[in-house]
Order: sequence, then C-alpha cells, then structure tokens
Amino acid sequence: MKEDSYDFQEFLEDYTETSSDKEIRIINAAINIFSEKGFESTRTREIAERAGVAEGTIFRYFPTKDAILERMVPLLIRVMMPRISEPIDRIIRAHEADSVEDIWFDILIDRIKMIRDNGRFIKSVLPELIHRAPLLHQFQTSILPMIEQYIEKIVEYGKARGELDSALSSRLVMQQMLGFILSYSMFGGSEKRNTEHDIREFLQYAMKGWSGSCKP
Amino acid sequence: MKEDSYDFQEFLEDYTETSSDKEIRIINAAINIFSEKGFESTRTREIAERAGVAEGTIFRYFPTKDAILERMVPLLIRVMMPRISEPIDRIIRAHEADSVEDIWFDILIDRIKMIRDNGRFIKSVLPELIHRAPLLHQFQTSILPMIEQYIEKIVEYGKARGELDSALSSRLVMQQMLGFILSYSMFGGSEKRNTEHDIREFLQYAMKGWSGSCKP
DNA sequence: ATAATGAGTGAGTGGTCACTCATTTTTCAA
DNA sequence: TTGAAAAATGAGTGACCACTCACTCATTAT
Repeated sequence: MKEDSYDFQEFLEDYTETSSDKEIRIINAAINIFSEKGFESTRTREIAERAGVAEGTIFRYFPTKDAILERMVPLLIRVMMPRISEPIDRIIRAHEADSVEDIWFDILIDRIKMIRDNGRFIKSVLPELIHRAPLLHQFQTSILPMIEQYIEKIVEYGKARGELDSALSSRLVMQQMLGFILSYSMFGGSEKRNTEHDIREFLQYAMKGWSGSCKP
Repeated sequence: MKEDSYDFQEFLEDYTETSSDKEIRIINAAINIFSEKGFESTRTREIAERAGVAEGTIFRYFPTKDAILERMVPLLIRVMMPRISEPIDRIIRAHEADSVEDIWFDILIDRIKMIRDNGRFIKSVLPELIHRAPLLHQFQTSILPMIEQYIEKIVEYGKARGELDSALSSRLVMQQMLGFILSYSMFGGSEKRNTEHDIREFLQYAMKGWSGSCKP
C-alpha cells in the first residue's frame, strides 16, 4: 500500500511560472498521492501533511480541491510537448543521415523512457480525465494533433527516401506506434525485459510490412 | 453530462447465478452511473433511485458500496471469457479452411465490436482497477494468460501453414494486436470510420511484415 | 520604534454520505 | 384465512471532509 514519494520539485520549478515554494510543494505532494489512491480518495489534509503546510494554505493557492487537478493538466501538457517535438526536430536537423527505422527507434526509446520517468505524474492525471470531458478534451486537442502532424512528416520523409510504401497512410502508422507504446507500457514493461531489443524486433517486422520494395 | 441508460438486465441474468431481480437491477444501475461519473463520485442514493429500490435494499444484497464493484469484476471476466475463447474455437473447428489473415480479421472485428457493445460496462469497471491492486491482479491473471495462450495457438497454426515467419514470437503478435485494439478503441473508433476497411488495411501491412516468404 | 501588511495557520463548520434499524409490506405454507 | 418469516423501506445517525475565518507573527515600510 505504501509507496515511496518521488520529488518533482526541481522539475516543477522549470514548468510552472510560480515562484512560490509552497505551491510547488503542494502540487508535488498531490501528484504523489493522486497516483497512489486517485483523486477522489485523496484528502486535502493528507496533501497538506505530505507537503508540510497547513491545510488552509492549500486553499490560499487553489480555490478548490478540483483546481489542483485542473492546474496539473496544462502542466502535463507542457511536460509532454517538448518531449514530443524535440526528437522530431532532431531528425529534421540530421535530415539525410538516418534511415526511417533508426529515427523511429530513437523516438520509441525516448517515448517509453518518458512514460517510465513520468509514470507517477501521468498516472495521477490521466485516469481522472476519463470522467471529466472538458479536461480530457483539453488534453486530446493539444497532444493528438501534434503527434499526428509529426508522424505525417516522418512518413512523407520515408516515402521520399523510398523506404515506405507510397500507399501507406500516416493514420495507420500512428495507430501502430501508439498501440505499441500503450501495450508495451501497460503490459510488456513490467518484467525486466530488454527494451531496445523489443523495439528493434517490433520495428524490423513493422518496417518489412510498410516498405514499398521487398527485401527478404 | 446526461447520458442515456443502457439495459444490461437480460444480459446480466445470463451471467449471474442470482435469481433476485432487485440485485440485478442494482448492478445494472451501478454500471450505468459508474461509467458516467466514476465509482467514488457515485452516491448509493443515486444507485437506489435509478434501480427503483430503496437505499436500504442495496445493503441487503451488498455489505458495502465497495462490494458492488468487487462483484462486477468476476462478472466482467465472465463476460469477456467466452468472447475470447469462442472465436478461437471456431478456428479450431474450421481448421484447414481459412488463412491466418482471415482468422485474425474475424477476431479483430469481433473484439472491437465487443468493446463497443460493452463499452459502458468496461468503462465502469476498468478505470477503478487502476488504484485497486488486488482487483486489477484478479482481472489480469484471468484474462491475459488466456489471450496469450490463444494467440500462441494461432501463431503456431500460421507457422505450420508457412504463412508466418518461423522466428516470429507470439509475444510480439499479442502486443501488436492488443495495441491495435486499444488505440483503435480509444482514438480511431470515435469518428464514423469503416472499421472493416481499417482492419483489412492494418492486417495487410502486418501480415506482409510477419510473413516468412516475400510476395510483393 | 512603531505601524502596516499579508502569508500562513488550524480549530471549527456546515453539509454530505455510507450505512443502520425500527417499522411496514410481501410472501407463502398450513 | 392466517400468521410467521422474509423482504423492503426510508428516516435517522455518526463519521468524515472540503472549505472558512479569526488570529498569529515575521517582514517590510514609515
């Protein structure tokens, strides 16, 4: 039942514009407890205790308990955005050097690492969005189109290099990539597997299917 | 905010051994409200109202509110089990007739249909398992090995027919299949897409990658 | 030295909610 | 028809919890 606490302190300082130490301590505590027991089962008293502040202090920074969660969503978006755009931008920089397979390898490694590193943060926010349509919508409309757009870029790049079938739709590729990341993070990653090997294996079969030419 | 109610009445009568009409009406109401607002935000009063019974009646059949959820998990397992085993058994019956691709097509069609048909049921139970390790474990240990075992069977069958690469691991196939179903149900299925076409498209590329021989 | 400020506090409050139980209604065997 | 047991009821209850507010006190301004 008892899990260790993770410290997002420094991390949060980079992503919030607040200078208040207390506010960050409150969010930090909330992330940890939400991820353990979920939003509804978490008591504001508990957040205060773990943050080392008085319960009243929470309500100086957040009008309601709900507001803590609402504040986390844009924060999660801000954390994920650069983790999505940076690797793709790396590709554009090293444009002609790499094969599409190598590009995807780097992206998948990075994405699975991100989910592991920020697992607690993601687990504290995402499950609560299921029954909160406005927050879910906020999240989806800022993250999904961005991913879509970047995947499209890579697919076009791969087609231009002749590495991908010209009829291949980027929607299908996105589906496959999201699917792999999802199922790997949910089921595959729990055991001590060799992630790099698993990704290579997945990509070799996927690329063979997606390639225009046939190299057996 | 307001969603229609679905009636699992008949459906539940097949899967519970209870003969009590009231108990089924309570579970039916609980499924609907849990799926709309989540377990913690649901009031027992509300369940009673929608079930058309008094609040006290709930506690004649369930010692606590938690027990309603706990009762749902084996129920969900019982619903999913035959939906997983039946299509595979169909394959074994029509053993030499179909190609692996056609078999998988039927399975994916069936699985995505199942998620759509039982979406409300699944949505009412699964999100609550995230922070309830014992229930999650109960669910995982009864569903996952079964899927694993059946996928393995099909992969062996495909290898024997020479349709699949002999080095292909069934773990990878399961990951891909789960991934497709997950991401399709979460993101792809919301728009009015042609599901059969999408599945065919996915399978054609996947099979091309997984095949031992090379037929361009 | 004194006053003003406001972040911080935590006991208190009003409302909510899961669960109880005394009472009423239904069931059904004799 | 009757009466005893079982089922159903819903007002009541105590515990709990998000949020409030009167007060403290360190810091800054005068």
